[in-house]
Amino acid sequence: MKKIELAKAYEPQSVEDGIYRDWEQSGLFNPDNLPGKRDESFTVIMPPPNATGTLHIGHAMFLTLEDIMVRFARMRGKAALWLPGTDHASIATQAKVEKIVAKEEGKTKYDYGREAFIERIKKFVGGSQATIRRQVRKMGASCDWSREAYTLDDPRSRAVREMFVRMFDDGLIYRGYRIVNWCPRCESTLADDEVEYREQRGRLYFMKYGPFTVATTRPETKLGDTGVAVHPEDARYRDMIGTEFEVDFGIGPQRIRVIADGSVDPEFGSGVVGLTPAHSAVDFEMAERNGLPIRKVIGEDGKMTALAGRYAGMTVEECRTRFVADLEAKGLMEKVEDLDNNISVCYRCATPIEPLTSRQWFIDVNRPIADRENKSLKELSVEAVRSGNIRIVPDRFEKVYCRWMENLRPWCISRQIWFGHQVPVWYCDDCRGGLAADGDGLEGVIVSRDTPDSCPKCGGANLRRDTDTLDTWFSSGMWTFSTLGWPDNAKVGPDGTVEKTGDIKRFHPTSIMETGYDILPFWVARMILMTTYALGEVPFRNVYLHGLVRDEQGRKMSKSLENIIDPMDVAEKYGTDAVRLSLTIGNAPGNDLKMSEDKIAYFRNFANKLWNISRFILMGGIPEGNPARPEPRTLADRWILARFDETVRSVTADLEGMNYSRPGETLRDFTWNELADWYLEIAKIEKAQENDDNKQKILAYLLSNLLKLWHPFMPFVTEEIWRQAFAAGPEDRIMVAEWPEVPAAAADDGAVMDGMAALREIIVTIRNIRSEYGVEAAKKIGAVAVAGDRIDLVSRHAQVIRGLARLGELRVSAEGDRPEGQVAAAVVAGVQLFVPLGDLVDADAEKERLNRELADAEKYLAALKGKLGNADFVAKAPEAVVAAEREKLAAQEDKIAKLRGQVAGMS
RNA sequence: GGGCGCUUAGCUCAGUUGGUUAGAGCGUCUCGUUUACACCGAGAAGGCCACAGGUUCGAGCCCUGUAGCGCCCACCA
Repeated sequence: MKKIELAKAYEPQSVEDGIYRDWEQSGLFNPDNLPGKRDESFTVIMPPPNATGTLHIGHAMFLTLEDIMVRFARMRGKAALWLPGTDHASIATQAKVEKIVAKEEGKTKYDYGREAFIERIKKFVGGSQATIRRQVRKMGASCDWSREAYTLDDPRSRAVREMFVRMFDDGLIYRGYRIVNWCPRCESTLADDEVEYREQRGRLYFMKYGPFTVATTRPETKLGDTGVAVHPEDARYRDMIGTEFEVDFGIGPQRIRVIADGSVDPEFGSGVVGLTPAHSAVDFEMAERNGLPIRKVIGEDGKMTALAGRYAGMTVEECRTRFVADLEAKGLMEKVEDLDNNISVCYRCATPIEPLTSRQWFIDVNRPIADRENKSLKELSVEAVRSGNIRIVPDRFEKVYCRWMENLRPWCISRQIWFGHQVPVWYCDDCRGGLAADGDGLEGVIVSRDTPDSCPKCGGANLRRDTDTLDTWFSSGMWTFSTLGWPDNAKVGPDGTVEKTGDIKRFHPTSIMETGYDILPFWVARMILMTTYALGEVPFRNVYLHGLVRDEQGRKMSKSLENIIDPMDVAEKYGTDAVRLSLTIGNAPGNDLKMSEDKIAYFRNFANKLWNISRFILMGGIPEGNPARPEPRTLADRWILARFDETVRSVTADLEGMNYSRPGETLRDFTWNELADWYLEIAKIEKAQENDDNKQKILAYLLSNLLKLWHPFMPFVTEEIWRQAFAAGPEDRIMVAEWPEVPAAAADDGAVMDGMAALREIIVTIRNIRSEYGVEAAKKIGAVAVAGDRIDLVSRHAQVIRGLARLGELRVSAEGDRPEGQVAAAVVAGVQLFVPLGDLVDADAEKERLNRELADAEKYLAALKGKLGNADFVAKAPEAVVAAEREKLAAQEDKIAKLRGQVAGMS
């Protein structure tokens, strides 16, 4: 036996960094270096944090959850890979640097110029990445840094170009003139889901409009109208459907066709909608269906175009003011009403979105793909989830996903942002004479993996590269496989099948994608779409969605509310393990989590409790080497081992089922409420009665394996205790220890549980009596137990009862041994307890207390009798349930009889 | 407008196919330095499980409806 003395309290600050360094240097984060065969792989690709600065508590949460998954898999003998990385997040990062440059240098991106500004962004990103790497390490994340990736590094850029070319060749990427969301501040398009809506007090203008009156919130767009829509059943206008007329808003005549559409609400406004195909998504679609021409009056610069005649060159706001005034002057404005409505704004800079038609690159989500059984991207993506090939947790998000996917419109992938993957597209000036303003078709367009020297068609050398960059989600959509060596590790055969090699073969599809429910459509959906296309398989088997971290009152954390909890601050203050537990326990998938510093402090206390449990056990001495499973000797031994086994089974099953909160609770309850509060206290007494090391062997076994169970949750404190106590040498780390295996539940476990429960009840009851009569804690009193059938149990554990209930003497008899004088009495688990307390006991009060208990027991008895007297219950309920009720009835009758005896003895 | 979720102790939440007298942590109150731990220990109080019906021998759990709260999607020109 070796005795070890741990420090009096756990000090995370002094050990965490060193432990992480050791883990990292061991190379064991890389599955290639793990010992053993490891046939089965387990892969998590880290959702790459945006390289826009620092990590927040939400990142700390996902790092914790993913680390639990990976550490568990690693300990269970799997080739566990957790691949880290960062995202260039084009719009977000560029916007951030624009802000910094404006504030610190008073410059705009134009002052820099495109090349120099991109360099400036790269510098900023480099700093962010360094910070992020440091922070990820601080959280204890056991990710494989040797495989770290960045969505904009060279391998990923190659993959993106490859994907673009392949999709273009398959006709899935096309160039089209369609309506897009345009952010005038970012000077770029946005995807539909990058648009947010804000409530706004607006106005509804009723203007004279040829033969109609049209209501609009944006009068200036009427300059771009080419039609009006009415409800097909609207009697007022039915006869006019299909007719054309001209209006003149002061810029010359506009030809307007009347069309019918069921979506028009006859009750709203005048029941006539002016159609502006170029500046409203809904109108655009109606125009497409009815062949209306497009008339673009607002340009990408946010100013009115030449088609707006005298208003050309004005900003939208100026134009509105002038136009409204002009209409009023001409008596064409009927009335103006107040109206609350939603306006769309950019999700990055909150600038109002200007919908407009533009020539952009799109992904066609509806086009059948020959190599994929003629299914479209949309169909493939829906099928991946519907078929069960991907499981989403919690499952209610499957519906959200499917609905979103089914309603997907053409995905606009080109952005006019500078920072990002430039589209691999060149235009040949010789073939086409350059890219005509709004020309159609693809003449003169070259799509290529590498930079072409000359035009493949005409040999001309006057090539210009398209300046557009790709939607940031295009590259992050490829994240699960671009990080594993795509395209080199996935050769496509002539029939479209994919032959996987290297890391893709070994680690793809990945096991779990753990991410926030808020980016289910943004990201998860895109990954499924891109992966089913590129690899013909799903990107991941499971999606685990976490919620948002909120403050104590359930509010979002924000700078303005000053309620931000910085994960680095609290990790430093309370220890990383405490922060991790506070983010795990009580955290249900798909639900938001309320966080507070008090909660973290509570888990700091718990880490210290575990430390002190270890300290106590190790002080008593542990056997050399890995503690084997010892033979239980006493009831308590049997009980704690059975409880431990059950804990192992339950924690293992939960972790396998992607439940991370409950195993934390299970472990905390076992560690604190059973091991520390009961078994350790009993062990102190029983150890003195045994003349060998059996107790310490049991304790060592329990501790070493309990540390393993805790390790995925609290990697640092468990590794530190392991290192000081159980490690065979510096290379022996709990991180790669084998996950505990325990025998199945034994047949006599029930009896063990029952005996232990009785023992605990007896002790608690005596403690209760002491407390009730205000007996000083230090004072040893005597007690008598009339134990009946329990005589064996009670007499064998007399020492334990005396110790834990602080009794001087405990007299045990089978029956009829009531002490003289004033006694407090109780019946528990079939045992009568008498505690002679002399003058402390008021006989009347005691009698009343017993009578109250008697009344409760009788009430319960009546309920049981009622239940068992119900013929339907006895006939229809399962036998075991009925038998259990009968047992309860018998126990209750016994208790009542004994209580009556005690009451009688009082007088 | 459409969809989803929630409502259990003062607070945060468990409660897995319906079956002990509904649990835990925090907080509150009482007592306590028993040599692992005051970042601790012992004990206590505290709940018509939102409401109303229904199914069932039996409902916190299943079904229907109502109310309140929250979220997502669509979006009215």
